[in-house]
Formats: sequence, C-alpha cells, structure tokens
Amino acid sequence: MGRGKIEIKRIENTTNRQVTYSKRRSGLVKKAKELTVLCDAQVSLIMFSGSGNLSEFTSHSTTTKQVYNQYQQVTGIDIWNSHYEKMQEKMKKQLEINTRLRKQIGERIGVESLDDMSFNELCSLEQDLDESVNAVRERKYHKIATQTETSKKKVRNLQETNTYLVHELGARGEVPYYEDEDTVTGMSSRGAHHGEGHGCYNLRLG
Amino acid sequence: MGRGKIEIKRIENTTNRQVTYSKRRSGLVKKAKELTVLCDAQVSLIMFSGSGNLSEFTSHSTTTKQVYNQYQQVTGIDIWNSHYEKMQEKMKKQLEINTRLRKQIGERIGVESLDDMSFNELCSLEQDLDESVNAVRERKYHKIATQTETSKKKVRNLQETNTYLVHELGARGEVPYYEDEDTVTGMSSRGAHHGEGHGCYNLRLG
DNA sequence: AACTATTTATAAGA
DNA sequence: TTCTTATAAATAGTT
Repeated sequence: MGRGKIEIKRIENTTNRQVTYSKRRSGLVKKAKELTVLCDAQVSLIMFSGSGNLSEFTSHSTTTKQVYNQYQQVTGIDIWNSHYEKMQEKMKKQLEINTRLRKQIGERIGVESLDDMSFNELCSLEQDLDESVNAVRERKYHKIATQTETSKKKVRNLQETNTYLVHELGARGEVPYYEDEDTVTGMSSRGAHHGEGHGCYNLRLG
Repeated sequence: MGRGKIEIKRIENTTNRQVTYSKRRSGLVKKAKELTVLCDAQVSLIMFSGSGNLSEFTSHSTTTKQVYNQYQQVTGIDIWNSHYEKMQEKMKKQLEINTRLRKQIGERIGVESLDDMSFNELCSLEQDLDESVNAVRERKYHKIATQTETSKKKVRNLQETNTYLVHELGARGEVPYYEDEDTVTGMSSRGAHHGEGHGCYNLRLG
C-alpha cells in the first residue's frame, strides 16, 4: 500500500527501516485501538524497535499487568518465574531460619544455639520441654518398669528356689554360705512373695 | 476501508462484532508480523475477545516472557507486583510462624497458645515435641535397659548357682524336680553365658 | 467463507 | 521528522 509494492523482508537501509517502523508502528497501534473499541476486546501490544525503543498500547481500562495475568491464567505459562525464583530464595532463607528454630525446640538446645538465649529463657525452655515430654515419658517409663518388675519376680523366684535347695542341702548336714552382693535393686527379699504362682525353673537331673 | 465508512465505536450487533473482531484480529497479527520482519523489531501482541478468547502473536525467536522482561527493564514498572505480593504474604506467614516459634522458646508452651495455632502448626509442634522427647526418652530407655540387663545377669548367675546346688544334691543321691513355667522372656538359656567375667555369687560350701 | 466497492494505510518522494 | 500522494492493502457490507 504505497507508491510501490514491497516484499515482506528485512529492510536493509537503516534510515528506511526506522521510518517504516515509525509509520507502521503507529498504524498498528491505531488498528489495535480500533479493535478494542469496535469489538470490546482487550489488547496488549508491546513493541521494541531494532534499537530497543519501546512502544506499547493497552486497551482502555486495563493495564498491561491485568492482560498478562489473564494471559497467564489462560496459557498456564508462568511468565513470572524469574521473579518468583528470587522471592523463593528469600523464602528459602526464612524457612531455614524456621527450621533452625524448630530444631532449637525439637532437639536439645546445643551449645551453639545457647548463645542467643538468656539464662532464664533456657531455664524456662528446659522446663517446658520437660513438662511436654512428661506424658510420653511416663508411659514409656511405666512400660519398662513393668518389664523390670517381671525380671524382679524371676529373681525372687530363683532366689526362693535357691533357698529351698540350700535348705535341702542343710537338711543333709551341709551348710552352704552365700555372699549376696545384690544390694542395688533391693531384690533380696527372699521368700517375701511365696505362692504368687509365677513360674519356676524345671530342673531335671537324670 | 470497506463498502462504507464506519464510526469507531462499539459494534452493538453481536454477530457483526464477532465477525469484525475475527477479521481485524487477523489483520492486526499480519501487520504485527510484517513489522517484525521489515523492521527487525520485537513485538508482543495479546488479544482477548469480548468472550475471553485469547489470541497472541510474538515475534520470532522471542517469548512473551522475554518481551515482558524487557518491558519491565525499560519502563521500570513492576508488573510482577501482584505475584510479589502473594509471595510476600507467604513470607509474612513464615515470619509469623518464626515469631511464634521464638515465643515457644521464650515462654512456656501453654494450652492457651495452642488455641492460636492451625492444625498444621499443631502437627508440626507435636512432631517437634516428639523429637525433643526422643532424646530424653532414648537416654531413659537406655538407662532402664541397662538395669534390666543387670537383672538378667543376676538371673543367669542364680541359675548357675541353682545348677551347682542341684548338682551338689545329685551327688548326694537326691533327685529334685522342678516345674519351670517360664517360657515368656526366653531367659532359660542355662549356662549359655558361662565365664563372661561378670560378677558371680560366692558359694562356699562347708 | 467469498466477494468487492470503498476506505485506509503507507512507500516513495519532497 | 512531517507532508503529500499514488497505490497497495484492509475490510464493511453483502451474498
């Protein structure tokens, strides 16, 4: 559309190219504007000349941002990604701090983290942890204590057996002598639980 | 450019509007493409019809994202801001969690503070506490297990003593009979640990 | 989706 | 750059 028909390929003459860019750019913007008005459309038009000059057109009552938000929604393309990544780095740091704080709570407070806390804070935290740990610890302790009790009973039973055997020996004129070193667990209550019905060891001598 | 001149204002007839949109849209894309080829320019053209249909054109060898990165550089307008804000909200939440964690360290963990926490936070806290309990529990368990082991050793020693005594009795022509019901803890490994060097009971006969 | 009369865009020149 | 203008291209209304 001009004095002569032109081939659609890069205009080599720089001046000519710039002139054409200028003319066609305004023509494009004009048509874009007409489209938005005539057809009630949203348009975002961004143009960079070969030398990097920016021109833009955005339909009335919309911003480039809005158009691109919509663009992203429709396409699913995440054009924000590069920026997002920067934010994510910051976020990562926050999460690291978060993790460290959790560790301060979750693990024993090591010497390295003690630097940040006052003596009172430490005492308070120690108490807090102790209290919260308590319920679980109680249960576990109880369970193990029960197992220990079972062991104690066996010890008692065996001791009774021993006593019996020793007695048998003594009845035959022998006098065996024990030196019982067991004073730690207070298990030396020989014979205290006679008849509790717990198992004795089978001893069969051929 | 047509059979008649038209006024540039919204076309009220829907069908007509859609037809015109379709025609002009392709015209616009064509011209945009010509611009990029003729003038070596970068163009991003995004169009939404009144019914929300997306059409786009981006100059060859560039992406929409690239154009918008460049756009932002030139304009200084932060079109990423909305996304940034969302990230900042997340960040804010992280900071709040951090603050709360710090409080948990500084103050005691009371029931009242649990009210303010979300389910996830509670789960997280529960896990934290569990982990913190773990170290203590491990130690406690180990301690008690050691005690249990001591008991077991005593059992073994007593069994050895028994065996010895029974042997003594047997040497004197007696055959005592025991019924051992103990099959629960598998401690009836008589003599299996002979000579382990752990404390034995002194047995002095006559 | 095609046609075409007409308007509009623009290439080349000033 | 801007104006001019001959001409190419786009398209409104029609079929």
